This record gives sequence, C-alpha cells and structure tokens, in this order.
Amino acid sequence: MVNQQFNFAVHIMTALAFAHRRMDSATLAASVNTNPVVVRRLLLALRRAGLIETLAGKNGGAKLSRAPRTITLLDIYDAVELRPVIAKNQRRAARHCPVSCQMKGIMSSVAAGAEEAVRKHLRGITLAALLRQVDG
Amino acid sequence: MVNQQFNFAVHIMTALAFAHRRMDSATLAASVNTNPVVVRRLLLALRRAGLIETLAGKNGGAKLSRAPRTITLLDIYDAVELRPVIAKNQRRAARHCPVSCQMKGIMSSVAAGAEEAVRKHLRGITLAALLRQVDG
DNA sequence: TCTAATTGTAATCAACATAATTACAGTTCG
DNA sequence: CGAACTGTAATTATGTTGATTACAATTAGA
Repeated sequence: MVNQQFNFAVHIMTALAFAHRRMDSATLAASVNTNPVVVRRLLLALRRAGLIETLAGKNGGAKLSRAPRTITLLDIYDAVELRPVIAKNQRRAARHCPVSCQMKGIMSSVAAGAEEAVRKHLRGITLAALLRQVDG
Repeated sequence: MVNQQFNFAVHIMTALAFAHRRMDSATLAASVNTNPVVVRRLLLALRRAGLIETLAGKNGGAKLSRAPRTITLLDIYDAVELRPVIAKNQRRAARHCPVSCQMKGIMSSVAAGAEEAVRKHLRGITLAALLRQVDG
C-alpha cells in the first residue's frame, strides 16, 4: 500500500486555502475521498507544524493559520512526511568486507543529497501557486 | 518495511566495481547481508539495464559490463527503482469539488519535479566516485 | 561425458506499513 | 442542555517487502 499522506495533506491545505473558511473533517474527507479520521490525524500534524488552527465542538473544524503565499509545499512535507526519499540502509555490515563497511556512510550521504534536492524543489512551490492552478 | 532495493543494488554494483572480477550471488549476498535470491533478482534488473553481465553454471556470477566512471547512480536507480519519490495520487476526484478535480494533475506535476530533482542529483554521482570513498 | 556449482524463476511465508473503520470521551456553540 | 464537532485509541483488511525453499536449466572443468 503506497503512502499517500503528502498527497492528502497538500489536498487538505489547498482545499482550506480555496475555501478560506473553517472546514470540518467530514467535508475535507469527501474532497480527498478518504475517511474523516484519516483527515483528522493529518490535521493534527499540520497543526503541530503551525500551518492550521483547529477547533473542537459544534461548528468546529480547521482553517489556515497564515496566508497561502507564505506556505510552501516544504512546510507541508515537513509536517507529515516521516520517511526519507531514499530509504536508510538498515543492514549490519559484514566486518571483513571493505565495501560493506563503507556502504552505510556512503549511502547516507547520497540519500541526504537526494533529500535536499527534493526539499529545494518543494520550497519553491507555494500554496498560493497551487491555488492559481485550481482557479485557472 | 522500507524498500531497500536501491541500497542493495548500489552495494552490489560497488562490490562488483571493487572486486573487478566475476562474483557469485552468495558472495554478494554475504556482503550486502541478505539472501542470494534477493541478489539474483536485482542482478537480473541490472543486467536488463545493460550494467552487468551474468553467467550461469559453474564459476558463474556477475561482473560489470562497463567502466565504473561511465556508470552513474541514476543508471542504477532506473534499473531497480520502480516507485516514484512522491507517490502517485490514486484517488478518484469528487466531481463537484474544483480542488478535488484539479488535485491529481497538480500533484503529478509536483511529483515530476521532485523526481527530476532526485534524478539530477543521482546523475552527478558515478560508481567510480563511490569506489574512491571505499578506498580512501 | 559426468559432476558439481551456479543462475533463473516460481511459490510461499512472515513481518511490516497503510488506510479504513468503529468507538467514544472531551469540547464547543447556540 | 443537546447537537455537532475534534482527539485519539483500537481493530481490521489489504498491500508491500524481503527471506526462504525448491528446482530446472546452464556451464566449467575433471
């Protein structure tokens, strides 16, 4: 099963930006086409990152806590994406083998570079830009 | 479970470059610390990509088909990595919702950009460069 | 030509990851 | 107070991954 959290989170944030009012988890879930509890878990992560405010109780729900032009996809990525672009090498090295002994270090620097490349890309895309694509 | 195929494949290729002779799947598996069958499956993918030659039978095994300085991590990535950096959005859109209707297209272009950023990074790293890190 | 070593490949299994779902206590509005 | 929400835990179904077993086909070398 493929991890959809980043897709879901960007969708949620775009919907909140589009609506520019408080939306509840059921409405968001209908737009994303998933379950309200899945949405609420993502809302918690987005709130922890300071991107949204949530309100419990009647007429509750979530709304953006700052303007779409000040929120980048990197903010959303950092809020919800737990796993690196290139998986960490978890193997124990075979001690007698020079390649095996160096591999973890080598791959962790390759992975760090890849991660930074993706982060740079995402940092260049604002929520406001996505919104223009929805409208246009 | 995190996908380790790229890690495994780079390790295998580095070991082949380091040894610069034919190695069998059992020896490679010992270095990677996995199972020979897992290695053989990756060897098939690497061979399909033209990066190695394999030989069945006694004294069989795999060896590089070209010089380490002409092989980049992107070649290895393309040989074995099936899944995109950012998962494809697989949801059906809610037809009445403008955000939902545009989301798949928007995210696929975001994902394509992220993919290209990673590819550019990997294209800049040759197997020869990794080998220097093992030796140094 | 025979034998032993090795690849190629299918099938199965156990462990883990993911999202959906149910349930319900706590919160808030009116 | 009552209805409509969030926050959160627990469970379930399904997908993904790598390990493992098994064995036919291939090859080198005695």
